[in-house]
Amino acid sequence: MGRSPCCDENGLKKGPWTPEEDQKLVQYVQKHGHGSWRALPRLAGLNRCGKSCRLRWTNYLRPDIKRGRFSPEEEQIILNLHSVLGNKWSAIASHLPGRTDNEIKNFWNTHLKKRLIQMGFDPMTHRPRTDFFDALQQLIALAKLGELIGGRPLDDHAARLQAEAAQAEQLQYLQQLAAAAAMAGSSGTDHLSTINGADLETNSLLDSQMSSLLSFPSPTPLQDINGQTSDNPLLPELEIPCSMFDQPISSETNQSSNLTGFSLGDNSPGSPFMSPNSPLPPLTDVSIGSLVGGACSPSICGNSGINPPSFWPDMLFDDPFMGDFA
DNA sequence: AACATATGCAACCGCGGTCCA
DNA sequence: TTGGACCGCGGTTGCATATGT
Repeated sequence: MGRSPCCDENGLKKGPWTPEEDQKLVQYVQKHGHGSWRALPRLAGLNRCGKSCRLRWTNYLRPDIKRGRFSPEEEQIILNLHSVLGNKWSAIASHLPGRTDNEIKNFWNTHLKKRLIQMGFDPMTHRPRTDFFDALQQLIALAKLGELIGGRPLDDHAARLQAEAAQAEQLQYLQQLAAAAAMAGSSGTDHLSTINGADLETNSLLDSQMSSLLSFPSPTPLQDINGQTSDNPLLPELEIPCSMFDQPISSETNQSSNLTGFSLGDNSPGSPFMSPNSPLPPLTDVSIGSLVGGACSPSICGNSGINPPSFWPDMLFDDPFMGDFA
């Protein structure tokens, strides 16, 4: 069906509103209500289209509009609602009195979306991004394909790739925990530097992991955590910087944890930082909260969509090089 | 100090839904 | 039932300001 263009007719004014135009619009709406937006500009003596007037009123001039920075509580509400509703800005705005859909949309696009991406989350699904690991799985498949084509025995290397993919996913998981801790423990832009710092260090580790994966076939003997070579190799010990977190994680700072005491680099069973040849405990909200020094509340961690890497248990228990812990 | 680049946000655009003659 | 008029929504743009070099 036909629709007449709204604003490109009759040389109607576009662009920023002047204080005089604002005053005319406010005075008219306060006196008569807006009624028909189509007719309003003419009645109010404005050389604007009705759509522009409606937008100006609803997004800027309405008396009940709340301006200024979003509070941490409002941020959390937006994150939670967006994870359920998606880009339904008007629906989200209905839960935030005084905030407009346009304002929330802008805040999302300029702040929250970027922050989720930095934290390694998909901003649409609120789930950890999997593209990196998809690439690794493809690499593993290619390695196995290469073996088929070239008749070259690559089982060891393919297994190592798979193990290192798991280790890389552990890193991403830690990055998300660190970011969640920073987000829960501070507000505004303060935590961004913390997250960015974690990103830099973790991404460089991920990069080095990827470089190692790409340098196949491996010319060096595989070593276990004690530096010993083995036909049934364990992964080399991986140093995880404590500076990823607001405070160092150790058994001392984790006294309230329902896990056994652990520290970064701890390879004992029960430690979330152990090498992938050890079984993993299920991480609960409480343990995640403890993991990050108590800064991450169970509700926030739960709402942030943080989950332990999806393929940890299967991969760790099924892989022939990981031993049989079942 | 000057320029380049990044960021934030108000405003615009176009589409889909609803109302009503 | 049809189609024009209007409203509301989500995506995008463009400009002003902030920040970096």
